[in-house]
Amino acid sequence: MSERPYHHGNLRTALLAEAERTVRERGVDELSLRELARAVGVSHGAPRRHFSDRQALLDALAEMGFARLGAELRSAADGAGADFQPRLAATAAAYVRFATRDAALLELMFAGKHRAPSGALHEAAEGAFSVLLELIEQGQAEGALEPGEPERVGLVLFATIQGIAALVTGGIVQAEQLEGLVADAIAHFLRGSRMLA
Amino acid sequence: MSERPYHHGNLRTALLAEAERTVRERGVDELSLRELARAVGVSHGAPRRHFSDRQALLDALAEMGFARLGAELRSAADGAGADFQPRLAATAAAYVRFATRDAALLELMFAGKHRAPSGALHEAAEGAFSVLLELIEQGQAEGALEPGEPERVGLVLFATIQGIAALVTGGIVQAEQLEGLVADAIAHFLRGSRMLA
DNA sequence: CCATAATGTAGTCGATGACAACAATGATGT
DNA sequence: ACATCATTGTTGTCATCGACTACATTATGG
Repeated sequence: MSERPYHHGNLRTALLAEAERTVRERGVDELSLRELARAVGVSHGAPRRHFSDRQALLDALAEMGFARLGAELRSAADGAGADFQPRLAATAAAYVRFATRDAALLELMFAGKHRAPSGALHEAAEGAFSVLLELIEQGQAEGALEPGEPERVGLVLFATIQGIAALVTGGIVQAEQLEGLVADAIAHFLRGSRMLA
Repeated sequence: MSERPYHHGNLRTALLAEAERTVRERGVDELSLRELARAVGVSHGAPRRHFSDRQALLDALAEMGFARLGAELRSAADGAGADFQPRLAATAAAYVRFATRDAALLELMFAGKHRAPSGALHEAAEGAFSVLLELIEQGQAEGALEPGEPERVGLVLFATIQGIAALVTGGIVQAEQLEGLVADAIAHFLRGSRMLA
């Protein structure tokens, strides 16, 4: 039979994978270290060797989340050709897709109440945002967006997309309206961004 | 001495008040029914007479939150004169103020995972949003906003404000940038909203 | 003024996160 | 090879929590 060796081999990874699943399906609140340990077939004290804390596990999840988000955004942007507007649309769509599919995880990433300043987490977040910044820079280069610090220009757009996602996951608007709403927001944003001169 | 009568008199109210305080200062996760009971000077089983569930307490908190948010929004709007733009600015500022000051409470209100469809909660939410809808309608009447269903027109704006608040409470942007960011967003929104014809 | 509902209390149960003491395994240096 | 030591898991314990029950006290109104 499947003789489980005393050492699991990659408990940390297994725990994170199972945790991500649970968070997606049942939310962060339902995530229990002991249940996690059971699911992976290990004793209730084992996870402690890899995560000193429940919060540490959550932080690691958030970090993974940023990495995945960054990858998905970049993949969406790169798959949408070279022109600014389609790239923007595709990236926004990818963000919203992530935000609705992994709502609880996203909440975790933005939770702000992370343990230490945790350089790793911060770096992962930077990596994800860099995709957006590059996009903004392209828009500015093409004259579709007003000039200025990309961060400042992009923040409003990012906030809008994030807000729309929040409205959907909060049940304020139906999921069916999502696409249209995002399209509206982007169009709106571009109309308001065209340099006036 | 302060002879506590067997009956507290208004336990429900006291619990809610103390709970709101705790949520604001330490977050929803830290809210414990038992600790709440201790803080109010009552046995650990007492809260159950007023809230069948921890979630029921949270739902009640959310309902209170919507009521207060609605009141603050209306007060801000009414205090800003009759013209659309100042009213919009004041209302947005009030929203962001609430969202940053009571971030955990707002999260609770939007949590979506509320017990029953809970008519009371829904009504409270409607009441808060009605302030925003009226504002949009005024903007449309004055020609500052494109015509159409107020809900649809206002959703993007609301999402943006909500998103900005989320960025601040998530620590993505500093609190000092808040005001400027909101002003930017509103200006941006108005520029993009002017009827094209 | 009494019956009954409303409100609080006390005790218990199962689950959880954190912790400590101990056991098995893997790595390293000689 | 092999002894030593760091990793990684296990088992047991503790305080706390939410939910539930049986019981006590107070309020109400017929």
